[in-house]
Amino acid sequence: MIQITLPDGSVRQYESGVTALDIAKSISEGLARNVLSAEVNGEVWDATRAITSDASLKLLTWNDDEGKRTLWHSSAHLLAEALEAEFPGVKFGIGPPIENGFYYDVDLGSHTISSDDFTRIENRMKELAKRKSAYIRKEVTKAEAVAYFTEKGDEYKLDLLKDLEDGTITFYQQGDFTDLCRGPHIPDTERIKAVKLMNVAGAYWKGDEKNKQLTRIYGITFPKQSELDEYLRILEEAKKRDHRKLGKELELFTFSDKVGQGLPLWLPKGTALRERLVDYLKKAQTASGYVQVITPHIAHKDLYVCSGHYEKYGADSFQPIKTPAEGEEFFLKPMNCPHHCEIYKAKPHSYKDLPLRLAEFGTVYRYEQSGELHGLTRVRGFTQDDAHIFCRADQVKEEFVKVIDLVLMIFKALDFKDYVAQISLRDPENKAKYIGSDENWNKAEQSIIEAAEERGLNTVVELGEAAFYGPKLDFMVRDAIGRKWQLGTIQVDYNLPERFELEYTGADNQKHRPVMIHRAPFGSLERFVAVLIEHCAGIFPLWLAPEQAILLPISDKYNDYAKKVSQILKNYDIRAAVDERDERAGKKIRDAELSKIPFMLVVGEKEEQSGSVSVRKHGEGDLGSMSIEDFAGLIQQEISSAFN
RNA sequence: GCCGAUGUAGCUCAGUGGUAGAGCACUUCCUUGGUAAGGAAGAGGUCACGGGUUCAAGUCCCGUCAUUGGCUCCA
Repeated sequence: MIQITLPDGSVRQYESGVTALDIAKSISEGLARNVLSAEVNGEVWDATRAITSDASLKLLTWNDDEGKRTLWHSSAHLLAEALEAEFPGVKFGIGPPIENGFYYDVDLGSHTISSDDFTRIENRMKELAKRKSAYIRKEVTKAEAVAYFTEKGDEYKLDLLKDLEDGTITFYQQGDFTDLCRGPHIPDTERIKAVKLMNVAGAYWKGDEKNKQLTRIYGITFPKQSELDEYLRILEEAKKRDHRKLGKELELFTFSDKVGQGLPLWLPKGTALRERLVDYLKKAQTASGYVQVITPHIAHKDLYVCSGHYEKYGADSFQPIKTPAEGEEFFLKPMNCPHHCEIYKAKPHSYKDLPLRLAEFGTVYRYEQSGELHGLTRVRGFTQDDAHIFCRADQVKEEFVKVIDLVLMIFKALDFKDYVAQISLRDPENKAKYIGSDENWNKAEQSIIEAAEERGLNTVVELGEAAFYGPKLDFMVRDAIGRKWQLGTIQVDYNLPERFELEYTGADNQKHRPVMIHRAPFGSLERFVAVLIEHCAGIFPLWLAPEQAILLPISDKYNDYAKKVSQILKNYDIRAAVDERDERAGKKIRDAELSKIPFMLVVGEKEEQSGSVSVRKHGEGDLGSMSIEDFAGLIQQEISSAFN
């Protein structure tokens, strides 16, 4: 008999050789039907694999991320089985689960596949799934594995086998399909109830562009049809929220071929929105002890040679600007940090001056690869809400706490409720690749962890994800429909202070090197606005909306009254436009609703006589009439509630 | 940068070798209106750009540029 410890701490006795599925059955049939895989002593196993010694066990279902991954990994095998049936001779690369579903890289030889073939393949997958074929794990020797794939003629699997050690190789078989695979897999194909192939794309074998390009087929599966329906609904919703579409519809920004790709043009309404974000953050930063600076858009090559960026990125950047002087070169500013270092150096510093917090809404230019450009989220010219904090090592923690507070305040004002702080630390196995002393790194890493803890952040720690110049903390935010975005970032830097030989005089009258902290709560205004648009589906918080209200006169007889009201509202700092078009009220309301203007104020004879407005709220409808003062109060109240 | 798809009016799109279209937006006129589209007329195009095939090209072919789905990248 062996002892199995369940997550609740209870211990049960089973015969050696029992499987997770057997154990699930012994608890309840319903649980057994939902089990996809199992965590055995912390390692994910097939639910059908025999357990032969005492173990801790967690049954994994669709509600566990690892359970989902198991289903999707098995679905990739099911896709492969279907492809083999539809396209005999197809060769297979790799087929892993991903964040949403799975893919399989395949070589279809002379065949081409397009989304038109998807229905046929999906149907085949569903038909194969219904057969309830078990996923059977088989340990094989390397020689057997090589023999199998040599006979099958699958050079990609043979390539994979080269890197595997004998004794660790397993095959998985379901139905007629056998694959080289570490596993684990679900018990049988019948657990896959809903299948959807999403798209097809090219992908290089092993991600190397020198290798052959394979066809990557993306799909997703679910244990219930209703889950697939919900997933597709969210995808539709995401399309409706696409910031590129809304940016055009709401007249926020545009692009022009003549101006150049990746160079956004901010339209008046988008600019109004952006300026408001800037003002908001500027005020908050001033209150937190930042000072604003301004630096030019170009800088001498020597600056970037000193910072090291010239060596690293010079060849892949916008190329130098030449001057009439022989050999003189300037570069477009790709980041603000070196400039701020020079500002730091403009005068000597005492330990008493620190921290020095230099902030700049600095526009930078980076020559991103053309294929990377995407709406406002990836552009070639953008403005960072940048600041560099120069401080003593013993101040790092306190500064982190303050920046975290700043970021959290922004998240609150913009209604981002679901976020995780990702702390990226050194790879402890490979400390040599990082610059800076061991002591400083330890201190900084500890400071970040403590700061996050102090503010009660939900954190994940990633070892080896730190930049070579310092550890960092990034905020990963989930938007209103569950998608993840990386927004605010805080990074420690030991590199630039070294390269620029930054110093301060300590209490000991000795020269010391300050620590530099880069931080950008928005990241960049472009990217942040994009995420904000998608988060709120273009319905901005009232304080940010480019137009907060629009006056809708019933006929042109009341245009003058409408203009008068809009003036009065301006005195209350309320942004109100007037729709003076010769259109009926119904039409004006419809257009205002479509432009997502928060408040519509219908005015006609009644309102003019009583000095009131008839208020309609976007998405909610008629609120009845009220005095102009009451309406102003309503707006001010709604705005202040966003900040408390 | 690489592979695939796409590019027609300001916007959304139809047009598959034979005279360039629709809806919305815009302009003018009629209408003077009450909570999601009043009516009529008008204007608007080098069919991304450049080459080619053809009696004839928005349509077929090649190249370039841009957009886009991926890959790779992101100081």
